[in-house]
Amino acid sequence: MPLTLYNTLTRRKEEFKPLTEGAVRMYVCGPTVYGHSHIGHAKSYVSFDTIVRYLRYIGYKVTYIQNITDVGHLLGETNEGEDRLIKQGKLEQKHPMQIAEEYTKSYFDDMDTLGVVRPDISPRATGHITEQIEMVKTLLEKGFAYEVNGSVYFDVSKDKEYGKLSGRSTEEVESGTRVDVKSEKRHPNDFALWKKAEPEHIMQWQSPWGMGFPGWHVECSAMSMKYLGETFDIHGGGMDNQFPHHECEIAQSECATNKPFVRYWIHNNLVTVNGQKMSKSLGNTCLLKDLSKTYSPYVIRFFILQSHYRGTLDFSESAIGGAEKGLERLLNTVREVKKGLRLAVSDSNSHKPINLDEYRSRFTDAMNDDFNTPQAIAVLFDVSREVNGLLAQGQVSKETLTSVDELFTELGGTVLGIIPQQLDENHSGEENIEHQLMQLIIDVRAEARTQKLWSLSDKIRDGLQQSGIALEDKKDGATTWKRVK
RNA sequence: GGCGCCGUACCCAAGUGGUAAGGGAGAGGUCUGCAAAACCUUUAUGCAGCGGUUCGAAUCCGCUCGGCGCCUCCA
Repeated sequence: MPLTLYNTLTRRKEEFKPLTEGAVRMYVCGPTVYGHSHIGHAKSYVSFDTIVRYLRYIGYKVTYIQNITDVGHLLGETNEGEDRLIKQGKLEQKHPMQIAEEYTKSYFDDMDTLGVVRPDISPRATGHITEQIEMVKTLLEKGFAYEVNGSVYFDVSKDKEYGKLSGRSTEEVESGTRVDVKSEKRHPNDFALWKKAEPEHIMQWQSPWGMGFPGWHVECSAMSMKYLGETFDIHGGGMDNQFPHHECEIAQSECATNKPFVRYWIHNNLVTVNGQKMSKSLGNTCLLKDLSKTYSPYVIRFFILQSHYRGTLDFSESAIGGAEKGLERLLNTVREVKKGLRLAVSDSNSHKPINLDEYRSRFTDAMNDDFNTPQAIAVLFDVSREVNGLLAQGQVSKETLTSVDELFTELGGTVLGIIPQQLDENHSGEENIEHQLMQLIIDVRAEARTQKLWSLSDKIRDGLQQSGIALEDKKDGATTWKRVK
């Protein structure tokens, strides 16, 4: 099955064919850095990260660009709204650039924790003012924009195709838009390319139209085309950005170049919390820094990838708790496989083979079908069940274990990022003091058990449980330990 | 008001024309001093409801009910 993906532009699943054979040029709208990242950011960027990882896994050379918005993203009505970073700066009594710096770092910290592979380029809007001005000049020259009192607006009426992404006609948009009587725009749906800055506005640059700052939409067009060319393969972002942000990007880009802007538009759906939309105004945002106090980043990733990127993800304690147990089940198998690899002395004569190629192809079929990660994960659980069964019967050879380990590392680790490279094993780092102490405790308890001092051995086990360490007595008499929450 | 999405077991969640994946929770069993883990068995004659198309529908069409999103800041 060839790779197919749902293209918002055509509202269909389409076979993916990049412009250049073997290479993919991809752009995803990054965060506006004025606050810490929340579970919604995680869903978005983990989803796109998994897409990038998978594209690379199947052999594409991917150039992945994700911007950092540090200027021009206004609150509320485009004309009156305050710049988010300036507002946050006033709140924290810091320069907007300091806000940008701090929250950019915070964003990357959170994403690194989640195992999100860094984009190849993370361009900042403030670092590309020249490119944005050039684009606005082009649009003015071609007659798609007009200047009013030091600000430049895109003239939506000049673009016949405006609305093709979100499926709205300009009339429809107009009827639903609050009309600002004081607006200097010719039409309510025209949008700002360049805004005149009042003298007290901290973020402003010299332009042909006087001191000002770029509109929010223009940064993505200018920066994506600078690094990926006038037409590129994939543009992604959250569904909430489909309109107006992406619609405006298409309009200004295609009018400026007279070429198709993007071939495949991918939009990921949003996170709800207990069935309700998560938003700043409702105050139910769930910050990653808080969430990761309770859950491992792998659990968060697993939780996200267990639902499809185009579906909403409902966050609740019970849902992520269930995910935590599910992932633990998968990781248990991986641990057992690694342990079996270390202990297996020679190949058993009675071992049963596993058809790993079939699992592999089921996995890629799932991923090729619009990145169906829930189904891909289900395949890993199927592998897990079969392997567990064979391990329990001792019917698995070292070669098979090696292949199974590779499969988990590749599909669960490299592609999905839900299986850690270094599993927390009691055999790793045998030189460290923690391991030595644990071994001592286990030995003492074993002695107690030999003497059938059950209350003493249970006291040790219960005590360790309280401290977040679980003991498991295996059939062969050995006792293993692992951390639990 | 306009545009769009969704409704699958106790919960989460795939499947979009060929007879219901996977995970959690529950029940029974194997193993164990007891646990835990693991394994086996089990839990939707049915996919919001009602009609229609079809040899055949959760899947396509129509209507009804219910939930949600965008249009205004958000990934």
